[in-house]
Amino acid sequence: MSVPENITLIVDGEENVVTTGTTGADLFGDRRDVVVVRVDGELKDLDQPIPAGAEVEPVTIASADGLNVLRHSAAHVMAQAVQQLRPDAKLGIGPYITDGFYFDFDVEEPFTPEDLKQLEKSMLKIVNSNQKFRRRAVSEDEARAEMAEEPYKLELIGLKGASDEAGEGADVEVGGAELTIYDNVDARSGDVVWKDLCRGPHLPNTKLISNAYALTRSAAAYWRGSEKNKQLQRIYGTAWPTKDDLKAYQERLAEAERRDHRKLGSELDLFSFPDELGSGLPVFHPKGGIIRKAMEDYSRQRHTEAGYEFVYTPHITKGHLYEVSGHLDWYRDGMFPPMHVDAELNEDGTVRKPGQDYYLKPMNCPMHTLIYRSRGRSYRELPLRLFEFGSVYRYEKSGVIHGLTRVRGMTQDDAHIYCTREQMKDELTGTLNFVLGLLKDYGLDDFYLELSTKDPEKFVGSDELWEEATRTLAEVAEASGLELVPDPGGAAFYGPKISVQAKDAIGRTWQMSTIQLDFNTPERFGIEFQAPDGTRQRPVMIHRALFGSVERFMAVLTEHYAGAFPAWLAPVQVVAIPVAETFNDYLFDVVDRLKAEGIRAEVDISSDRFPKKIRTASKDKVPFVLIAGGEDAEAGAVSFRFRDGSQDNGVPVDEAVRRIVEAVRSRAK
RNA sequence: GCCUCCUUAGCUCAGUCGGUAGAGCGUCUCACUCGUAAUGAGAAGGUCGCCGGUUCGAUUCCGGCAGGAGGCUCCA
Repeated sequence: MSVPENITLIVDGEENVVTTGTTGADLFGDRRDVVVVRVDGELKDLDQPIPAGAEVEPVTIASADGLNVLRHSAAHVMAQAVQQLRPDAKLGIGPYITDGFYFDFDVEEPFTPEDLKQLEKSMLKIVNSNQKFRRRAVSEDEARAEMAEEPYKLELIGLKGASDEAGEGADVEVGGAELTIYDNVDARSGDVVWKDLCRGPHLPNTKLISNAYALTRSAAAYWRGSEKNKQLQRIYGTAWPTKDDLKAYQERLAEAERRDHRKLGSELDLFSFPDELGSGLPVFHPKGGIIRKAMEDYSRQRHTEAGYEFVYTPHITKGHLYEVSGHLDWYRDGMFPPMHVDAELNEDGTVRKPGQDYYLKPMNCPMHTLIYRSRGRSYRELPLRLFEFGSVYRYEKSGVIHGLTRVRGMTQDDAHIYCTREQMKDELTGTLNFVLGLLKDYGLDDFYLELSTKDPEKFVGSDELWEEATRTLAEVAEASGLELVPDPGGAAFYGPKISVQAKDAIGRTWQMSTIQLDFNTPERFGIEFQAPDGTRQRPVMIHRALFGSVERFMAVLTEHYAGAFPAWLAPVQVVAIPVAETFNDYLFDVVDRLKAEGIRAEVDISSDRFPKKIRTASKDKVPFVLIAGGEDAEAGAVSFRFRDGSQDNGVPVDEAVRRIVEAVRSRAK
C-alpha cells in the first residue's frame, strides 16, 4: 500500500502540487469541453495518470487536436455499429481526416445508402448509452490473441514500428511506442461491449459525440493504399462539437456544390462534354469561348510584355521524339497508344516497309527544344523564352477524369525558358514574380508555395545538379516572402519544381502554376549555345505553366467567382432592360455606344415582362444591368442594377458608359 | 484501371410490380407592355444512353459496351 505522494505538475504554465496518480480528469473534470490533455506535447486520455514534472495543457473539443480526437472516437462508434449490423465485417483502419473520419471494412456485400442510415441510428444508441473509452496496454502476444478474428489488425501488429510502410492512416492504430487496445465499456454494466487495436487517444465517453455527426458516403479503398491489395469498403463520416457546427459544415459543402464548374458550365452555357467525342474531351460554347479568349488574350499581352516569343507546334509526332525525350520510358501508360501508319505489306503478308508509330503529344517541351535546336544559338539570345498555348493529350485513366480539372485533351499555357546557369536564379525569380502578378490579375491573390524535391526512386541527373537546382528554387521561393511548404519526393524525374497553391473564395486550395527545372531534356537533345569565350555550353531549361491548363484554370475561376465573373471576363457584360417596349430604341442607342467601346452589351427585347427580364439577367450573372423607363429617358440617363441587387438610378448615359468601360479596362473584380 | 451507384424531353426530375411515358423550367406561337428575381393561354419536343439476350410483348428483367457521380490508385 503506497501512500500517495505529492508531485509537481506544470498546468497551463503554472506549477501545481498534486498527488501521484492525478489524471487530466482530476485537473479539468469540471470543464466539459476538455476532451484530452497534452502532456509534454503528447495527447493523452483524461483518465491517464500524469507523470511528475510534466507540463499539462487542456485540449478542448473545438480545437484542432480536439476535433481529431472527436472524429477518431466517432469512427470507433461507427465501427462498433457496423459490426452490430454485419458481424462478419473485418476491421481495417479508421483514422480522422480533414473535417471527418473514415473506417475501412472487409465485408461480403458493399454498404448501401440504407445501411448508412441504419448505421447512423445505431450510432446514436451507442452515443447515448454513454460508453467509456478505456485504454489498455497489451503485449504483442496479447494483442494477437485478442485480435485473432481481425486479420487486418494482425497484419498491422506485424508492421508495428514500420507504420510508414503500413499505409496512410495506419499510424493511428499502431503508431505509438506500445500496443494498446481501447475497450468500449458500457456505463451501467461495466461490460466491455467492443474493442479495437488503437493508439488513441479518445474522448472520455461516447456521449460527447452527441448528435452532431453524419455518415456521408461509402466507397471502396485499397487496403493499405495499394492497388495491388484487396479493396475494402470504406465509410466516410463527419463529426462536430455541436449540431450547429455540423450544419455549418453541410452548408459549406452545399456552397461548394453550387459553385461546381460542371454545373455552372452547363447552366451558363459555357462548355460541354459531348459523349460522341469521348471522356474528358470538352467543347467550349460561344459564352465559354468568350471567357477563354479573354483569358488567353490578356495572357498573350502580358507574355509579350515580359519578353516571351510565341511559337506553334503540331499535336502529333513520330514516336522517336518521345524516345529521345524519355517520355515513352517514363509516361507511356499516360499517353494515347500510337497510330501505326505508312506500313506496306507484300501479298504474302511479309513486311515490305515497316511504317512508323505516331503519338499525340503529351507535352510541349520536346518540340520547343527542337525549335531551340533548329540553328546554332548564341549566349546573346539567352534567356530564350518560348511560349505556346499548346494542346496536349494524355490518356488519363477513366476513373480520374473530372470536369475541366482532369481531362484527356487540354491546352497548356506552356513556356520553356533556355538560359545559362548563371542566369538561372534571376530568371526563376522573374518568372515567379510574373506568375504571381498575373494570377492576381485574374483574381486569385492568396498563395503559398510548395517545393517538390527529388524522388529517390525516380530521377535522372547528378546529385550535384539536383542540389544546386533545389537550393536555387528554395532561395527564390523564400525571397518571395510567401509560405513555403516542402513536398519531398514530389518532383518529376527530370527536375525539382516550385508550385503556386492558390486559395479560392471559399478557402479551398488549388495547385496552379508550376515552375520546374529540367536537366534531362537539354542533355537528351544535346542542345548548346556558344559562350563569350567561344566554347559550347549546355543551357538550363525551365518549364513553367501559369494556368497549368487553360481548361482547368477556367474551372477554378468559375468556382472561385461562383460563375459571377468580373466584368472583363463576363461573356455578356451589359444587359439593357427597357421598362416597356417603348424604350427599346433609347437603350439600343446606349448599347451601340458601349459596343463602340468594345463592350459586350445587348438589349433584352424578348416578350418577357420587366421583372422576368431582371430575373433572367440576374440568373445569367450579368455584371451590369442597365434599366431605362420614362424617368431615365427624359433625363438622358439609365439606372444601374448590380449583381448584388443594389441600384444606382438616374445615371447620365455618358457617365454610365464611362463607368462600365473603366470597370472592364481596369479588370476590376 | 478498380469498387459502388446512376443514365427517361435542351435542363431538373416523376413514372411504368413487363403492355412504347408525365411535370416544372427552357424553346416556339398568340395575347399582354408592366420601374428592379417568374403575365396568361396554346404548341412543339422522347425508338426511356447504345448493342444483344429472355419474353407474345422490354424504357422496365439479364448481359455487354459507352457516358456520368462518389471514392481508391494515379496525375509529367
